[in-house]
Amino acid sequence: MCHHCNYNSILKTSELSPTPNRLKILEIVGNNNRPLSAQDIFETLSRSEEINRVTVYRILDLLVEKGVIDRISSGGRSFHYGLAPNKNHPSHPHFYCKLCGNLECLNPEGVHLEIEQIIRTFPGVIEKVEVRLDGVCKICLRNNKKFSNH
Amino acid sequence: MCHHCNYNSILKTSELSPTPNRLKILEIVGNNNRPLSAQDIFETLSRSEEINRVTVYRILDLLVEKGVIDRISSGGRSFHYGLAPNKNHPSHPHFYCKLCGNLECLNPEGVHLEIEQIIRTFPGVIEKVEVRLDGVCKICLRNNKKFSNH
DNA sequence: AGCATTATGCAAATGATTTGCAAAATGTCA
DNA sequence: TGACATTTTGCAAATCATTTGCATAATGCT
Ligand SMILES: [Mn+2]
Ligand SMILES: [Mn+2]
Ligand SMILES: [Zn+2]
Ligand SMILES: [Zn+2]
Repeated sequence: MCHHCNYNSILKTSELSPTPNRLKILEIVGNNNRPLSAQDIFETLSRSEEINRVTVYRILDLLVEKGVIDRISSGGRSFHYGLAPNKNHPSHPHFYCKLCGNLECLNPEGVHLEIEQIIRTFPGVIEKVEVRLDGVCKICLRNNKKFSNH
Repeated sequence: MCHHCNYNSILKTSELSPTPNRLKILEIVGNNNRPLSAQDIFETLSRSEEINRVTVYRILDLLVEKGVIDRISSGGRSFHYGLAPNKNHPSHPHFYCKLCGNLECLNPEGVHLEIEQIIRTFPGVIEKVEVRLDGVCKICLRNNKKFSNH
């Protein structure tokens, strides 16, 4: 969720012309407090615009390619998308609820990750680090007594 | 890769009868040095046995459900499977190569992860933590000069 | 306006996984 | 052992997310 970003200028500095669709998709991704699936984004956008699902996929691919957004794997079958980390938005872990399928952003303070050693010694190129916790979210926990223990 | 595990008894203590197919699939997963996709496992098994792909999926689901193996998300579209962490096999991060699609196990020493705070404060149930590094592996790096910088 | 480039839509294809249902294998017990 | 229940497997088809091919529309540039 960002109130500081000028999405228009982000697109321009990323070599992407700020077309209405790109701008709207970037806004949807950026103004949300959790990473959204392509389907989520398509549905949200469809409420106000006429747009094809494939266009959404293509724009998401573009934004990922240019490093504007991150493709985040959930514990399920679909990818989710969130703003790529930058000075305003530090990289942070996510939580995936296996019951409702929602992915939520976690506070970066809550998890400490040290990867210096691996970065020094790894013989390939490391471009991205993903930390994901899986389990049952607060809401599903309330609705599903059987998961309260264990 | 495990030389200490008795897969047969692992199955039994997990309330699963040790059928030949279950045993073979668990051996393939357990004796491999990286997490395999269902397709990998199916192909490996098919070299010696006649088995249906769906049976592989179903056995993998069972083993995941019983906590014998972990379903690990790659940076791509398919899940991979590896032995669930236990006393002999500590939990560890993985590396996904976006070019060849391979997933490899990383040394648990190379990455330090502290999640006590999130575990204390998170209002749901945390069952699993996944750390994945994405990029280009050593081999693809060698074959693909254009990735050597950047 | 004329022409090249880019963005979008639509239908169909693909890849991974899941489901439904029936047959085969295995277990139980009289 | 034979009858019956339960479990495991196979096969075909369905589902879901994503991608591709190709045609049209929109935009940018001279
Ligand atoms: Mn996030
Ligand atoms: Mn591993
Ligand atoms: Zn939930
Ligand atoms: Zn590779």
